[in-house]
Amino acid sequence: MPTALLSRLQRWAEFTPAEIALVQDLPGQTLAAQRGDVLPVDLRDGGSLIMLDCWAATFKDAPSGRRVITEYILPGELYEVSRFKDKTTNVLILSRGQVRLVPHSDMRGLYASERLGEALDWMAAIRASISREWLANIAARKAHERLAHLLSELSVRLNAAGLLHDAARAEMPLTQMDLASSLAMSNVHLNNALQRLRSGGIVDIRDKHLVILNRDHLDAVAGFDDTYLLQWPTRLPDRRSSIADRRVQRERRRSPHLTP
Amino acid sequence: MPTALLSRLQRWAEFTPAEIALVQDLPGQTLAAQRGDVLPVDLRDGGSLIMLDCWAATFKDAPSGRRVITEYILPGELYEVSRFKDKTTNVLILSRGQVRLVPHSDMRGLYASERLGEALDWMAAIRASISREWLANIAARKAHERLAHLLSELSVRLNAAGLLHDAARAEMPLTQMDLASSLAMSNVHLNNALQRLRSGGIVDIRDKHLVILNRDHLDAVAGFDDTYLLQWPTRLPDRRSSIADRRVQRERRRSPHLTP
DNA sequence: CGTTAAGTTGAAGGCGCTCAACCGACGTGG
DNA sequence: CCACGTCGGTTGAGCGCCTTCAACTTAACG
Repeated sequence: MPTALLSRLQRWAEFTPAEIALVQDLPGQTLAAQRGDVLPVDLRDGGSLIMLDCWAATFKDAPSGRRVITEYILPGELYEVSRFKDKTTNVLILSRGQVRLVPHSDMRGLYASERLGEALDWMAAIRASISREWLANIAARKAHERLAHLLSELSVRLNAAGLLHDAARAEMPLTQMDLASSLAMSNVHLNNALQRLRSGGIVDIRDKHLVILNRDHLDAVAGFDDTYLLQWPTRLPDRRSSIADRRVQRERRRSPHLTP
Repeated sequence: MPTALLSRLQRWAEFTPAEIALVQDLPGQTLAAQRGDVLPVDLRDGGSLIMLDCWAATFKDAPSGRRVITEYILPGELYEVSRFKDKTTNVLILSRGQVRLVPHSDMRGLYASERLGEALDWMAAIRASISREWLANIAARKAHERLAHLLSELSVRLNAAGLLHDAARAEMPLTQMDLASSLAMSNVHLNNALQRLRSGGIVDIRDKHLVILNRDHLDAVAGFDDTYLLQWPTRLPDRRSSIADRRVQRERRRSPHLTP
């Protein structure tokens, strides 16, 4: 069932049927969720959320009352809840769908396969890296550039989950307020920034869909360099070029960016 | 030698002499570093940096040319380098001192002790939580509030390392430009924000020292709630109140904060 | 069909940025 | 010893990005 997760993992390596079965038969409970739900993640000793087919976000409520989104969790992605859970951060469901809760003890089973373990560690490293990039994004870019950068990132992540069609469009349930909350700006100004990208023929968001009209231009405005997404993980050199379709992504890597 | 690290770990639990020896006899090489050094962290399979007595920061250089500090690493703290290192983030040394490099394989030795392993996982969870809080800090607060929040945080972390004297002063080698780079504002405006806190009799920074003049007021301005620092980790209840001096910190926990 | 959520647009005002000049401390080399 | 350069800090002025407030439209939904 978790085809999106498999799609992501298989960017790391080809897996044997046994390994694939390990992932698909993962114990745990499946939760039917809908937009607005706040997960009372009750995995006492920690565990993982696997987004089967819906979007979520982690958020914090600042004392000012402003809600800040610190992370998006996309279909096919995995969110690890530490056993030392930070009570000031919670998970908000952003679209109708299913989430799987897997206790930490059960996740260990996957590490029986070294390659699966690597793939999971790799995905965790990506999450941490994205978090740092968001900080830099907010700190260093102007509003419309921030938006462009986020959309570039999302398109890469969606593509990795097999959810980007024609390299240009994907379902995206985020509202403008969601986007504003994750980009440290007001919803009004986010709208301005979006208008700017729209009128430049760069992207559009309508009907709960993201449409990329001109990727080169988008990456240029964003100053986007996907290195931080670790799409080319540092692996043992001998395995590096073993899978053909990675080369395609390699080309897209060298994106132009704004000059200092 | 790593007394600051021990000081931090012992906030988690009392350790046996054998466990303490494990930490002190950790293999690895010690590096003499000075301000401005950029660590070519060459731990191929990942590993940890232990800041023995100096400060460091992780940073990213944005395409705009602006340098963004994404994290501070204080004396006694531990920075884990994933084997999937994000090449866009580097470590900058901020003061003269010593850093210890411990390969990942050697760190595993510490996990032989369950309690030590817990303490290390706990410190890693704190790091991740701080990273989220920084995002919220930048996104939701005004300049002088951001600064106040950062200084509150640093004082708690310094205290945990045994480096805060009289609950009010500590050595702090950060320049105003460092602070500005970590708070997403210009150095000019950071100076304004600092003046404001100074003239309010709240904090002062001079002579490479942080001086907290009025902690209650500082926390109030910052809207600071140290929950995210996990100073009271969710542990098995039976161990919770086993160590007396934790109670002291318990009191400081309930800090006032700005009303919405 | 009424109500709520999301999106859009306009206007006013302020927070924070850039540019620029100046000062003081410090270290180096003549 | 002094001259000089550099770095960090401080202050002022002007401008512009972004925020808040507000009104209105459109879509979604019971």
